Amino acid sequence: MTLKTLAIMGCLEDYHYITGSSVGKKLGVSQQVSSRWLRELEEMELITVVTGIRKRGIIISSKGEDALRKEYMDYKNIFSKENRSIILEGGVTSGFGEGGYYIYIPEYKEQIETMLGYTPFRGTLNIRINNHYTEHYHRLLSMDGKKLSGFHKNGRTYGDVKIFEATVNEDVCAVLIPERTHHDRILEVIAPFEIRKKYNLIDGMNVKIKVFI
Amino acid sequence: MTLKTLAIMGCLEDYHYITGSSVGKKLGVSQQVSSRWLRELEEMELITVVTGIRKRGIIISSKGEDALRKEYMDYKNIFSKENRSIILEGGVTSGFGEGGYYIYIPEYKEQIETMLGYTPFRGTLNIRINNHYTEHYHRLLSMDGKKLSGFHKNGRTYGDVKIFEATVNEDVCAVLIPERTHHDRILEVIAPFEIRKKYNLIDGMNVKIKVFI
DNA sequence: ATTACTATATTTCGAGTAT
DNA sequence: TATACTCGAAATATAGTAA
Repeated sequence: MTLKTLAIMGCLEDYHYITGSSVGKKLGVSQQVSSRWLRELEEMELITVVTGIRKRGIIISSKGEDALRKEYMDYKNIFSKENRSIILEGGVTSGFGEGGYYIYIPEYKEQIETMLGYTPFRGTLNIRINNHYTEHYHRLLSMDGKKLSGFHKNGRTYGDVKIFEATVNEDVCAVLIPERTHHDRILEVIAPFEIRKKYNLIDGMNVKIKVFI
Repeated sequence: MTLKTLAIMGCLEDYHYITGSSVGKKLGVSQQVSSRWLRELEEMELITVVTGIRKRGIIISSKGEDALRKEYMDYKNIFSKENRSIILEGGVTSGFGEGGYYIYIPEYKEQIETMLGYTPFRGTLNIRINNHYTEHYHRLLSMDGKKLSGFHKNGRTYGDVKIFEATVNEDVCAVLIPERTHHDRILEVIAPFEIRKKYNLIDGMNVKIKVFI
């Protein structure tokens, strides 16, 4: 609520000099409370504060913008239910994304096989989402999908992972999204075949994925 | 928050039979609390509840839908206002940045004139982006803009250059960003007039640029 | 199985006030 | 003038449990 108010006041675009009591007035709380809320937003790294002599310059960080955008996407999804799929486009990229190892871990792999009804090829295709599809990507992040349940093993925690059925060039595949992703705009795609080989993909080539939601 | 969750669960379209604990689980609170919240929503006439034997059928009222839509519009305004420009601030600096020579090269100059509709002053203003605006700078780097096409000449390769329309103190100008920049945080600004002279700028003085994306 | 009351625990608020 | 601390008051959450 506070963050949204700051955004409406223009803190997404640029630094704004804002006092605790002015935000408090807008939010209907006291100066003490709104000052504390601002401090908490700063501790959560949702805003960046530049301390001046008498005023504080406040700007919403990219993490804060993500949080707002997530909220925005929730509402957008609510009011546009008709779209059953989200299309994403991006360039093939090498190396593991944050979660490229899922299909190597038996506990995940079994769940994947049960959900999708096939054994995925042992390797994921990583796609760096194009700028034009950023909004689609964020919309996808905000969707509820089927979920691979997390677990503990060898003292490590493996979190929940969302899984969406999808297609590449009409071929069935699936997209994996860790619940607590860093939003690094890398999409992990798995399929019952080796996508890279079937379409002779090399790094940088563009691929379109249609994700069913 | 509760109302939004109900909407996501589908209560906008039709009655859904929902228990306090299922909503509580989604919201991360106890059954007692979410049951109370549902009651409060009903008292506020934001939802309509049909009491059954074991479950309650819940649908969001038109008053509730209005409330959600108002929230949606807040976010929509935030992002449709914000997404059109990026503000950058930095100190005027002398010497050529990596690409300060563009407007001296006829092949680029012609394209610039066609795209902007004016003849730029023969000289660029270089701005060293302040630390506080690093994030904005990187955001700009990642944007797709209009593009000056690269070419070959005298055995040399001249790369693509992105160009963005912008303003300095409400005066029209433009920002040039080579596709393969070293990201040295120097912004190259051109305008139909001599910016330095018009604003009596000397090295180190701060300038704010509003870039349209 | 679900709702909701009661008692208790926890969190949050804001006036007063120092910095 | 603005921020932020202290502390009693008020609001809110949860466990246990009755309906």
